Amino acid sequence: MKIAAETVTRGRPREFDPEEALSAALQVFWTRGYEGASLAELTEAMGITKPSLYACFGNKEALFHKALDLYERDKLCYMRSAMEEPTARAVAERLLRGTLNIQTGGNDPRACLGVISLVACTTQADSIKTDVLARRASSDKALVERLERAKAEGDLPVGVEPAALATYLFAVMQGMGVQASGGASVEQLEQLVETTMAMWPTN
Amino acid sequence: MKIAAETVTRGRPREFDPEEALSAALQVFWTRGYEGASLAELTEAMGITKPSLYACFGNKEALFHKALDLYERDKLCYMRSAMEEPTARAVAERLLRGTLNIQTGGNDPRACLGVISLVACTTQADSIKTDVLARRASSDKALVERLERAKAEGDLPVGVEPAALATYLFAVMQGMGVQASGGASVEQLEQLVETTMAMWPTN
DNA sequence: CTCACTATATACCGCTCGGTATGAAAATCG
DNA sequence: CGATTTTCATACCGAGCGGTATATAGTGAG
Repeated sequence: MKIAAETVTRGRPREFDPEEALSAALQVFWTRGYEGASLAELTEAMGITKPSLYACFGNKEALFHKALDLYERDKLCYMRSAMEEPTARAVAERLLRGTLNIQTGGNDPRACLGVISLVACTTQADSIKTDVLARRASSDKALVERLERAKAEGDLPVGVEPAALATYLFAVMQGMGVQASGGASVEQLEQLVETTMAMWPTN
Repeated sequence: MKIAAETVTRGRPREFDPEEALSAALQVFWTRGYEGASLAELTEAMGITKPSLYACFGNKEALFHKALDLYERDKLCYMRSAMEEPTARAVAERLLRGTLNIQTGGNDPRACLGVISLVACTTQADSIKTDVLARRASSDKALVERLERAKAEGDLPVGVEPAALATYLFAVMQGMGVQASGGASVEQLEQLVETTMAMWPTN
């Protein structure tokens, strides 16, 4: 029950901000993928040495999970807020535009970190793949539930299955990430959003 | 001008079939990606030793390009034949079903080799990424031209841009690959094809 | 058979990887 | 002031990477 004891500083204080360092690590993982990001590149971007990294974050794998937390918290918050849109069509558009925003926010377009991790990690993908899949299953569940509500409200055509529509929407978002990784321009990605919305069923 | 001289066998003959070995290498690259496939795993799957690999195929990078050739020749032939369908809608459906077939053909669903290579290769992606992008640009060009013909024939609604529609279709196919990599079932992928076709504009 | 030539098998190379042992530096507590 | 505790900097570790040198084995030509 000694919670306040953690605030007492004893010994030499660390010279870096863990949140800033984690944010820098996230950028490296996002551009290189989990296996493609080397400890040398990570520590250089974070501005710390390897022992500091291991003392503060555990190891490379634990660092990645924490970076994934940060990514979900900072970059994927639009997913939750999109569910609050009044119509299914508005939900879809917010999802697509949110995806577009995070993919074109940096210097050059890149896919979602989850997509990169999922497709790229092959050798020791065990823990990473499981983590990413669990997070995505959670997002998928939320979208399906939102679309089921939409269907109950008569917001979707009768023939459309909410689960199938959710899978379709995620596929488009992930495909947009692949296009972004392949060097597609911002204009092309915006056009992709508009084309998808033009395809959306009108009830 | 001594072409026939190549048929003369001199020295010890090789004990393996290069095409079979290349096919085995393709499987490894397809599951592991370019950087994730190690020489040890490649040589074991190919049933040859490293010096034989280097003598026959050059190096790992050259082997990958040859494997990509084989992949395009064997697995992506449906792309060319899909263009011969009479209507744009039929072209799209053939493309989607062809993608579904190659992704669910093996033991477990996996994304297109091009997608894997594009998203995964980050460190020395130079030659590999360029190669994959060039091949994809060629496919994209063919599809755009086919859809332009469809538009000229009145086979598409007036508001639909062929280039945008092609980008959209590729995005869905690539998204399907990501879903496959993420452990989606064959039924889910089939449902994705049907949902996409249900979205297709009716003229 | 000998020679020229090519493929095989083994051992090895330099390098980078993720991770760590060690010792010095910097802070608080008594 | 020591004593203690924690962080930082450097050098290092074993393992695996892509790639190769070397020597041996198997073939056709003369």
